Amino acid sequence: MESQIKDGISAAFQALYTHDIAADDVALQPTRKDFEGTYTFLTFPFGRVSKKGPEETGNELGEYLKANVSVVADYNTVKGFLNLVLSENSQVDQFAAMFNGTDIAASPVFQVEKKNKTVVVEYSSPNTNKPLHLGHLRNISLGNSVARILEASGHKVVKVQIINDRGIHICKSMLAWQRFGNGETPASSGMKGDHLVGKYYVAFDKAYKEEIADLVAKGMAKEVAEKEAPILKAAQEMLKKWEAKDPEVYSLWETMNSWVYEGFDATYERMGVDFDKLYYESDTYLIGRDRVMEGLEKGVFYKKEDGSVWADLTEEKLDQKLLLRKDGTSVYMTQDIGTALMRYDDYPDLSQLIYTVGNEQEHHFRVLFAILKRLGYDWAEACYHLSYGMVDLPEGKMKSREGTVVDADDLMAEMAGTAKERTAELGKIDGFTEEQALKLYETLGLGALKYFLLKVDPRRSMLFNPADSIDFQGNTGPFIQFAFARNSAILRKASQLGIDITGIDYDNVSELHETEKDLIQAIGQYKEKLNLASDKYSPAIIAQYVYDLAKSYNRFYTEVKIFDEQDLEKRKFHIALSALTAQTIKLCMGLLGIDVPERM
RNA sequence: GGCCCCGUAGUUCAAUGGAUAGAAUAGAAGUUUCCUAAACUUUAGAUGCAGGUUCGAUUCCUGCCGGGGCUACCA
Repeated sequence: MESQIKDGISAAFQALYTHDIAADDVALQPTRKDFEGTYTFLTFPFGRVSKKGPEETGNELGEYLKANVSVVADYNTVKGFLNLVLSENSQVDQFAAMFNGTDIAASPVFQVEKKNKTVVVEYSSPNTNKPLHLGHLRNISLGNSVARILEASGHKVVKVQIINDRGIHICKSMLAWQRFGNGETPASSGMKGDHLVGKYYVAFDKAYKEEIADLVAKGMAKEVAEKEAPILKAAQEMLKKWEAKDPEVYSLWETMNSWVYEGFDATYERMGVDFDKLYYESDTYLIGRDRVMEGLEKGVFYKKEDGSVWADLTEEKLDQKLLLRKDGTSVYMTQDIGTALMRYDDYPDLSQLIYTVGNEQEHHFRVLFAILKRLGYDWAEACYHLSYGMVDLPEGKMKSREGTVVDADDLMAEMAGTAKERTAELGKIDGFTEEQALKLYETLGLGALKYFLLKVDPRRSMLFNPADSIDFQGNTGPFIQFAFARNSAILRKASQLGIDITGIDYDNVSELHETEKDLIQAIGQYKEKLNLASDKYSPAIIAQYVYDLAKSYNRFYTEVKIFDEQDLEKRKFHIALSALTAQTIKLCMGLLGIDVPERM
């Protein structure tokens, strides 16, 4: 349909002005709601070609299209905007092409080309010393959604995370557990493993602060005390033992990490996300070190007098970056070099490596990509930092030290709890089994949460107001889920009445209501708007789209009153339109990683 | 200081350089014999400031003002 119009415009330029413009280069945009038409073509840029004013050019083109392109029923020109009105038949035809009664994803309209290269998407990537928080939830929702979108676009996708399982922060938790833990385990305490370990991380910090205060009271300068506190020294000592693989320390490290992983797994499962491969920093930091040494031999890096190794990136305006300390140990950057190289070894056909990491690390990734390029890896160009803004709270920033973090597990439980309250108030779960009801609360609570996090442009900082997020009205996940549930109800009803929507006689579907046209148009623009064929990945755009669709649907639902219709063909058509809407909603929500309930 | 990102209704978010800057929410007024009212309809309300580029600027450029981030031999 669209291509017919583009071809027509191309031909019109040739016929009217003997001007060549390729059909692919013709830019059409959806007509704004306040004007009549489906597609709009801008004539402003072509005054030079037509040697006429924009409005007259529009009229001439419109006249040509009306006469020569069958789907164009009429046109109107407002200034330089040529609005094309499509014939009603063509809209029904468009609908028939999209609707095959069963699965929209299988419809030829929505097919995308399979690509045979691999895209690696990294997300989540937590530290193993404390549980996940709200910031991780934004990261996880975003990364997982991007992975789903890329997969739907035909890419082979590998979801990975790098687990920051080594370093002084882990030793702090371990040390505190040794001193204050009395052998407490997740089983003995009933605590989730990651929360238990997080508790000892906090305990360390408390003890550390007390020691500093003591030392200061004894007359030591604060800066000195911060470095000399015995418990910190002990943690540093422990890190050395860990690096030397001291059996006792190493075994404690393995045990406590396993607790944390169990906890993380439970959180991931509740979030509905998973990973294809895990990378551990305890593996990658050594590889990074080796590769840096190779780079040093090749003269890509240089050594300072004290023995430390650096990359000189002044040419790239990124200054100098330390890669190995004078004692030969790795820094964060060294590990990330190792991780990147491991991934390339694991997936030599990778076409893109996406890092879902907060925007406070933009500088870090700029440096990392520059170093990879220096090392001679072409695929450094294929690395992409999917950067996102911080999640702020109404009271201000989240700070773990001040106890203002919103815990991921607590938040998910709270969302499901609110869904339960609201649902009970409305008496919506009559006839549900206990199990079905629990599943619904979970679907709604998590849908609300994920949608809230995804609808904002990733690069922006966003404000998370728990009260608003739990609002189940307006531009929210539950609103969209509700639109889906209503569609499903219509299909159930149709099925009860024995209406078979696969056999629609489209020729007998005459006049379309405005809201029906809106819906058909909205669904028809799906592919274009979501850009599945290109490599753009924006959950925010999908969220906006599916919300618009749900809204159109609800209006349709209210105005059309499907089952009042006497005409059977028209009734079938309406039901089919509902089915198509439902499938499109499900598909979009699937791209966001959000489940939709059949009933609610 | 230098570099990066962001400033849009009271609030939370939109807007490939295009039409009268869209939604949602809070406010005001309505809609239920009906297939799911967690819905729908109507109404009021915004581009930080000053220049520039052009047919046209929320968008691109410059300066200023305001907010955030980065600028570790922490991870």
